[in-house]
Amino acid sequence: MFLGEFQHTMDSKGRVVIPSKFREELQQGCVITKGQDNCLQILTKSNWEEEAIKMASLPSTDRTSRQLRRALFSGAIDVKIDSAGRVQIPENLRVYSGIDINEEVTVTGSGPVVEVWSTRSWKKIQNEADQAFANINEVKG
Amino acid sequence: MFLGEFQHTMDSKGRVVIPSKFREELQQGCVITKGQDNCLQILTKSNWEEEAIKMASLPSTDRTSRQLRRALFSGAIDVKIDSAGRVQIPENLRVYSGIDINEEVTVTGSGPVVEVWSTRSWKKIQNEADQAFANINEVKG
DNA sequence: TTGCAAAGTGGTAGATAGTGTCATATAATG
DNA sequence: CATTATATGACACTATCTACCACTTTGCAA
Repeated sequence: MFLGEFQHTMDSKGRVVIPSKFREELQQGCVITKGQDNCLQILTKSNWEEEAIKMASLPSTDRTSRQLRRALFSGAIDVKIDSAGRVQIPENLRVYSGIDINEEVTVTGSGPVVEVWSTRSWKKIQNEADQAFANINEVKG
Repeated sequence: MFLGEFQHTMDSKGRVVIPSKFREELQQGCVITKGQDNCLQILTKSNWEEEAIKMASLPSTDRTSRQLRRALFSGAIDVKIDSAGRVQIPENLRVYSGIDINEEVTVTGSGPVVEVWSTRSWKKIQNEADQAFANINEVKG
Protein backbone atom coordinates (compact mmCIF):
# COMPACT_ATOMS: atom_id res chain seq x y z
CA MET A 1 0.00 0.00 0.00
CA PHE A 2 1.50 3.31 -1.09
CA LEU A 3 0.68 6.38 0.99
CA GLY A 4 1.72 9.99 1.12
CA GLU A 5 2.75 12.92 -1.05
CA PHE A 6 6.32 13.89 -1.89
CA GLN A 7 7.96 16.76 -3.74
CA HIS A 8 10.89 16.20 -6.03
CA THR A 9 12.46 17.59 -9.15
CA MET A 10 13.03 15.93 -12.47
CA ASP A 11 16.76 16.18 -12.97
CA SER A 12 18.38 17.50 -16.11
CA LYS A 13 18.57 13.97 -17.52
CA GLY A 14 14.90 13.17 -17.08
CA ARG A 15 15.18 11.15 -13.89
CA VAL A 16 12.94 11.30 -10.84
CA VAL A 17 13.68 10.21 -7.30
CA ILE A 18 11.31 7.59 -5.91
CA PRO A 19 10.52 8.50 -2.31
CA SER A 20 12.36 6.18 0.00
CA LYS A 21 9.14 4.88 1.55
CA PHE A 22 8.13 3.42 -1.79
CA ARG A 23 11.41 1.84 -2.74
CA GLU A 24 11.25 -1.42 -0.94
CA GLU A 25 8.02 -2.45 -2.65
CA LEU A 26 9.31 -1.38 -6.04
CA GLN A 27 12.91 -2.47 -5.78
CA GLN A 28 12.52 -5.87 -7.38
CA GLY A 29 11.23 -4.33 -10.57
CA CYS A 30 8.42 -2.04 -11.58
CA VAL A 31 6.59 -0.75 -14.60
CA ILE A 32 5.77 2.82 -15.52
CA THR A 33 2.66 3.47 -17.58
CA LYS A 34 0.47 6.30 -18.65
CA GLY A 35 -2.10 6.91 -15.96
CA GLN A 36 -5.43 8.64 -16.05
CA ASP A 37 -5.68 12.42 -16.02
CA ASN A 38 -2.17 12.72 -17.48
CA CYS A 39 -0.29 11.35 -14.56
CA LEU A 40 2.18 8.52 -14.75
CA GLN A 41 1.68 5.36 -12.76
CA ILE A 42 4.29 3.14 -11.29
CA LEU A 43 3.18 -0.42 -10.57
CA THR A 44 4.92 -3.32 -8.99
CA LYS A 45 5.67 -6.15 -11.37
CA SER A 46 2.87 -8.29 -10.00
CA ASN A 47 0.36 -5.47 -10.06
CA TRP A 48 1.29 -4.77 -13.62
CA GLU A 49 0.72 -8.32 -14.63
CA GLU A 50 -2.77 -8.26 -13.16
CA GLU A 51 -3.54 -5.09 -15.07
CA ALA A 52 -2.13 -6.49 -18.24
CA ILE A 53 -4.31 -9.56 -18.01
CA LYS A 54 -7.42 -7.50 -17.44
CA MET A 55 -6.52 -5.31 -20.37
CA ALA A 56 -5.72 -8.15 -22.67
CA SER A 57 -9.10 -9.67 -22.02
CA LEU A 58 -11.02 -6.60 -23.11
CA PRO A 59 -13.02 -7.10 -26.30
CA SER A 60 -11.01 -5.96 -29.30
CA THR A 61 -14.25 -5.24 -31.09
CA ASP A 62 -14.77 -2.16 -28.98
CA ARG A 63 -12.87 0.88 -30.16
CA THR A 64 -12.46 2.44 -26.72
CA SER A 65 -11.07 -0.80 -25.35
CA ARG A 66 -8.59 -1.03 -28.17
CA GLN A 67 -7.41 2.48 -27.53
CA LEU A 68 -7.09 1.92 -23.83
CA ARG A 69 -5.07 -1.15 -24.48
CA ARG A 70 -2.78 0.59 -26.92
CA ALA A 71 -2.21 3.45 -24.53
CA LEU A 72 -1.44 1.11 -21.69
CA PHE A 73 0.92 -1.20 -23.47
CA SER A 74 2.64 1.22 -25.77
CA GLY A 75 3.10 3.64 -22.94
CA ALA A 76 4.52 1.08 -20.57
CA ILE A 77 8.11 0.47 -19.83
CA ASP A 78 9.83 -1.48 -17.17
CA VAL A 79 12.46 0.29 -15.24
CA LYS A 80 14.72 -0.31 -12.33
CA ILE A 81 15.54 2.00 -9.51
CA ASP A 82 19.20 2.99 -9.58
CA SER A 83 21.55 3.06 -6.63
CA ALA A 84 20.52 6.62 -5.85
CA GLY A 85 16.82 5.74 -5.78
CA ARG A 86 15.97 7.26 -9.16
CA VAL A 87 14.16 6.09 -12.27
CA GLN A 88 14.59 7.30 -15.80
CA ILE A 89 11.37 8.60 -17.37
CA PRO A 90 11.46 8.12 -21.13
CA GLU A 91 10.75 10.99 -23.48
CA ASN A 92 7.27 9.86 -24.54
CA LEU A 93 6.07 9.63 -20.95
CA ARG A 94 7.56 12.97 -20.09
CA VAL A 95 5.57 14.47 -22.92
CA TYR A 96 2.40 12.64 -21.91
CA SER A 97 2.63 13.83 -18.33
CA GLY A 98 3.81 17.31 -19.26
CA ILE A 99 6.82 17.07 -16.97
CA ASP A 100 9.73 19.09 -18.32
CA ILE A 101 13.38 18.78 -17.47
CA ASN A 102 14.20 20.41 -14.14
CA GLU A 103 10.53 20.79 -13.34
CA GLU A 104 8.89 20.15 -9.98
CA VAL A 105 7.32 16.77 -9.63
CA THR A 106 4.86 15.44 -7.07
CA VAL A 107 4.97 11.74 -6.35
CA THR A 108 1.95 10.35 -4.53
CA GLY A 109 1.00 7.04 -3.06
CA SER A 110 -2.44 6.10 -4.27
CA GLY A 111 -3.07 2.75 -2.66
CA PRO A 112 -1.97 -0.02 -4.95
CA VAL A 113 -0.04 2.31 -7.29
CA VAL A 114 2.34 5.24 -7.19
CA GLU A 115 1.43 8.28 -9.26
CA VAL A 116 3.83 10.85 -10.68
CA TRP A 117 2.62 14.32 -11.56
CA SER A 118 4.05 17.59 -12.64
CA THR A 119 3.42 19.65 -9.54
CA ARG A 120 1.46 22.08 -11.72
CA SER A 121 -1.06 19.40 -12.66
CA TRP A 122 -1.11 17.92 -9.21
CA LYS A 123 -2.21 21.16 -7.64
CA LYS A 124 -5.24 21.28 -9.90
CA ILE A 125 -6.10 17.64 -9.39
CA GLN A 126 -5.58 17.88 -5.69
CA ASN A 127 -8.14 20.64 -5.36
CA GLU A 128 -10.66 18.52 -7.16
CA ALA A 129 -9.71 15.48 -5.14
CA ASP A 130 -9.98 17.28 -1.83
CA GLN A 131 -13.34 18.57 -2.90
CA ALA A 132 -14.59 15.10 -3.66
CA PHE A 133 -13.24 13.93 -0.37
CA ALA A 134 -14.88 16.72 1.60
CA ASN A 135 -18.21 15.97 -0.02
CA ILE A 136 -18.18 12.32 0.77
CA ASN A 137 -17.36 13.05 4.38
CA GLU A 138 -20.36 15.32 4.59
CA VAL A 139 -22.59 12.61 3.22
CA LYS A 140 -21.21 10.08 5.63
CA GLY A 141 -21.39 12.75 8.36
CA MET B 1 -12.52 4.65 22.31
CA PHE B 2 -10.59 7.92 22.52
CA LEU B 3 -11.73 10.63 24.93
CA GLY B 4 -10.43 13.93 26.18
CA GLU B 5 -8.57 17.04 25.10
CA PHE B 6 -4.84 17.63 25.47
CA GLN B 7 -2.48 20.53 24.83
CA HIS B 8 0.91 19.99 23.28
CA THR B 9 3.47 21.68 21.08
CA MET B 10 4.81 20.65 17.72
CA ASP B 11 8.55 20.37 18.22
CA SER B 12 11.14 21.97 15.98
CA LYS B 13 11.34 18.82 13.87
CA GLY B 14 7.62 18.56 13.23
CA ARG B 15 6.78 15.95 15.86
CA VAL B 16 3.75 15.88 18.15
CA VAL B 17 3.32 14.01 21.41
CA ILE B 18 0.45 11.54 21.52
CA PRO B 19 -1.25 11.80 24.91
CA SER B 20 -0.30 8.81 26.99
CA LYS B 21 -3.92 7.74 27.34
CA PHE B 22 -4.08 7.12 23.61
CA ARG B 23 -0.82 5.33 23.18
CA GLU B 24 -1.70 1.79 23.99
CA GLU B 25 -4.39 1.62 21.31
CA LEU B 26 -2.11 3.20 18.73
CA GLN B 27 1.18 1.59 19.65
CA GLN B 28 1.06 -1.26 17.17
CA GLY B 29 0.80 1.12 14.25
CA CYS B 30 -1.49 3.89 13.15
CA VAL B 31 -2.27 6.03 10.15
CA ILE B 32 -2.59 9.79 9.98
CA THR B 33 -4.98 11.28 7.44
CA LYS B 34 -6.54 14.58 6.55
CA GLY B 35 -9.73 15.10 8.53
CA GLN B 36 -12.60 17.53 8.23
CA ASP B 37 -12.17 21.24 8.91
CA ASN B 38 -8.41 21.04 8.47
CA CYS B 39 -7.74 18.76 11.36
CA LEU B 40 -5.68 15.61 11.15
CA GLN B 41 -7.03 12.25 12.14
CA ILE B 42 -5.15 9.38 13.62
CA LEU B 43 -6.68 5.96 13.07
CA THR B 44 -5.71 2.59 14.33
CA LYS B 45 -4.36 0.25 11.70
CA SER B 46 -7.50 -1.81 11.59
CA ASN B 47 -9.75 1.21 11.35
CA TRP B 48 -7.68 2.49 8.49
CA GLU B 49 -7.76 -0.76 6.63
CA GLU B 50 -11.55 -0.75 6.62
CA GLU B 51 -11.47 2.67 4.99
CA ALA B 52 -8.79 1.71 2.55
CA ILE B 53 -10.49 -1.43 1.36
CA LYS B 54 -13.67 0.45 0.60
CA MET B 55 -11.68 2.98 -1.38
CA ALA B 56 -9.55 0.52 -3.26
CA SER B 57 -12.60 -1.29 -4.56
CA LEU B 58 -14.06 1.78 -6.25
CA PRO B 59 -13.94 1.67 -10.05
CA SER B 60 -11.00 3.56 -11.55
CA THR B 61 -13.05 4.28 -14.62
CA ASP B 62 -15.05 6.84 -12.71
CA ARG B 63 -13.33 10.17 -12.27
CA THR B 64 -14.84 10.97 -8.91
CA SER B 65 -13.79 7.60 -7.56
CA ARG B 66 -10.27 8.16 -8.77
CA GLN B 67 -10.17 11.53 -7.10
CA LEU B 68 -11.42 10.09 -3.85
CA ARG B 69 -8.79 7.44 -3.91
CA ARG B 70 -6.13 10.03 -4.58
CA ALA B 71 -7.25 12.32 -1.80
CA LEU B 72 -7.46 9.54 0.72
CA PHE B 73 -4.18 7.82 -0.01
CA SER B 74 -2.03 10.81 -0.82
CA GLY B 75 -3.19 12.51 2.34
CA ALA B 76 -2.40 9.52 4.50
CA ILE B 77 0.76 8.23 6.01
CA ASP B 78 1.52 5.46 8.37
CA VAL B 79 3.60 6.29 11.34
CA LYS B 80 4.84 4.74 14.49
CA ILE B 81 5.03 6.25 17.91
CA ASP B 82 8.62 6.69 19.04
CA SER B 83 10.07 5.84 22.40
CA ALA B 84 9.14 9.26 23.73
CA GLY B 85 5.52 8.90 22.61
CA ARG B 86 5.74 11.17 19.60
CA VAL B 87 4.83 10.92 15.93
CA GLN B 88 6.38 12.73 12.99
CA ILE B 89 3.87 14.78 10.98
CA PRO B 90 4.99 15.05 7.36
CA GLU B 91 5.28 18.41 5.65
CA ASN B 92 2.13 18.12 3.53
CA LEU B 93 -0.05 17.35 6.53
CA ARG B 94 1.50 20.17 8.50
CA VAL B 95 0.53 22.49 5.70
CA TYR B 96 -2.98 21.05 5.45
CA SER B 97 -3.63 21.43 9.14
CA GLY B 98 -1.92 24.80 9.37
CA ILE B 99 0.27 23.62 12.23
CA ASP B 100 3.64 25.35 12.15
CA ILE B 101 6.86 24.31 13.83
CA ASN B 102 6.82 25.09 17.55
CA GLU B 103 3.13 25.90 17.44
CA GLU B 104 0.50 24.90 19.99
CA VAL B 105 -1.45 21.80 19.15
CA THR B 106 -4.66 20.39 20.60
CA VAL B 107 -5.09 16.64 20.49
CA THR B 108 -8.59 15.37 21.09
CA GLY B 109 -10.18 12.00 21.47
CA SER B 110 -13.19 11.80 19.23
CA GLY B 111 -14.54 8.32 19.72
CA PRO B 112 -13.02 5.94 17.24
CA VAL B 113 -10.36 8.42 16.10
CA VAL B 114 -7.90 10.90 17.52
CA GLU B 115 -7.92 14.39 16.05
CA VAL B 116 -5.01 16.81 15.91
CA TRP B 117 -5.62 20.53 15.58
CA SER B 118 -3.62 23.68 15.66
CA THR B 119 -4.89 25.21 18.89
CA ARG B 120 -5.88 28.29 16.90
CA SER B 121 -8.30 26.29 14.76
CA TRP B 122 -9.46 24.21 17.66
CA LYS B 123 -10.65 27.23 19.59
CA LYS B 124 -12.81 28.35 16.71
CA ILE B 125 -14.22 24.90 16.12
CA GLN B 126 -14.86 24.34 19.77
CA ASN B 127 -16.97 27.48 20.02
CA GLU B 128 -19.06 26.28 17.15
CA ALA B 129 -19.38 22.82 18.61
CA ASP B 130 -20.38 24.13 22.02
CA GLN B 131 -22.89 26.39 20.38
CA ALA B 132 -24.41 23.55 18.44
CA PHE B 133 -24.52 21.41 21.55
CA ALA B 134 -26.24 24.14 23.55
CA ASN B 135 -28.83 24.61 20.86
CA ILE B 136 -29.65 20.93 20.69
CA ASN B 137 -30.25 20.94 24.40
CA GLU B 138 -32.57 23.90 24.05
CA VAL B 139 -34.57 22.16 21.41
CA LYS B 140 -34.85 19.03 23.46
CA GLY B 141 -35.88 21.22 26.36
C1' DT C 1 34.31 4.72 -40.82
C1' DT C 2 35.03 8.55 -37.76
C1' DG C 3 33.54 12.48 -35.15
C1' DC C 4 30.02 14.94 -32.86
C1' DA C 5 25.85 15.78 -30.27
C1' DA C 6 22.21 14.16 -27.56
C1' DA C 7 20.49 11.13 -24.24
C1' DG C 8 21.10 7.89 -20.63
C1' DT C 9 23.73 5.86 -16.63
C1' DG C 10 26.23 5.95 -12.55
C1' DG C 11 28.48 7.93 -8.81
C1' DT C 12 29.78 11.50 -5.11
C1' DA C 13 29.69 15.46 -1.65
C1' DG C 14 27.24 18.67 0.86
C1' DA C 15 22.88 20.17 2.67
C1' DT C 16 18.70 19.11 4.85
C1' DA C 17 15.15 16.65 7.06
C1' DG C 18 14.02 13.04 10.05
C1' DT C 19 15.10 9.79 14.01
C1' DG C 20 16.58 8.22 18.42
C1' DT C 21 18.11 9.20 22.91
C1' DC C 22 18.87 11.59 26.99
C1' DA C 23 18.33 15.05 30.84
C1' DT C 24 15.61 18.05 32.83
C1' DA C 25 11.10 19.98 33.93
C1' DT C 26 6.41 19.33 34.88
C1' DA C 27 2.40 16.95 36.21
C1' DA C 28 -0.11 13.06 38.24
C1' DT C 29 -0.61 9.61 41.83
C1' DG C 30 -0.67 7.38 46.15
C1' DC D 1 5.34 14.74 50.39
C1' DA D 2 7.60 11.09 47.81
C1' DT D 3 7.35 8.59 43.85
C1' DT D 4 6.21 7.72 39.36
C1' DA D 5 4.86 8.92 34.91
C1' DT D 6 4.82 12.19 31.26
C1' DA D 7 6.38 16.12 28.42
C1' DT D 8 9.82 19.00 26.39
C1' DG D 9 14.03 20.69 24.58
C1' DA D 10 18.62 19.64 23.23
C1' DC D 11 21.72 17.11 20.81
C1' DA D 12 24.05 13.72 17.92
C1' DC D 13 23.34 10.67 14.37
C1' DT D 14 21.38 8.78 10.15
C1' DA D 15 18.98 8.72 5.93
C1' DT D 16 17.68 11.06 2.09
C1' DC D 17 17.71 14.63 -1.42
C1' DT D 18 19.97 17.69 -4.48
C1' DA D 19 23.17 19.35 -7.50
C1' DC D 20 27.01 18.11 -9.77
C1' DC D 21 30.31 15.74 -12.73
C1' DA D 22 32.16 12.09 -15.59
C1' DC D 23 31.47 8.20 -18.38
C1' DT D 24 28.79 5.35 -21.80
C1' DT D 25 25.71 4.61 -25.44
C1' DT D 26 23.13 5.89 -29.42
C1' DG D 27 21.99 8.19 -33.55
C1' DC D 28 23.20 11.20 -37.03
C1' DA D 29 26.25 13.49 -40.25
C1' DA D 30 30.57 14.46 -42.25
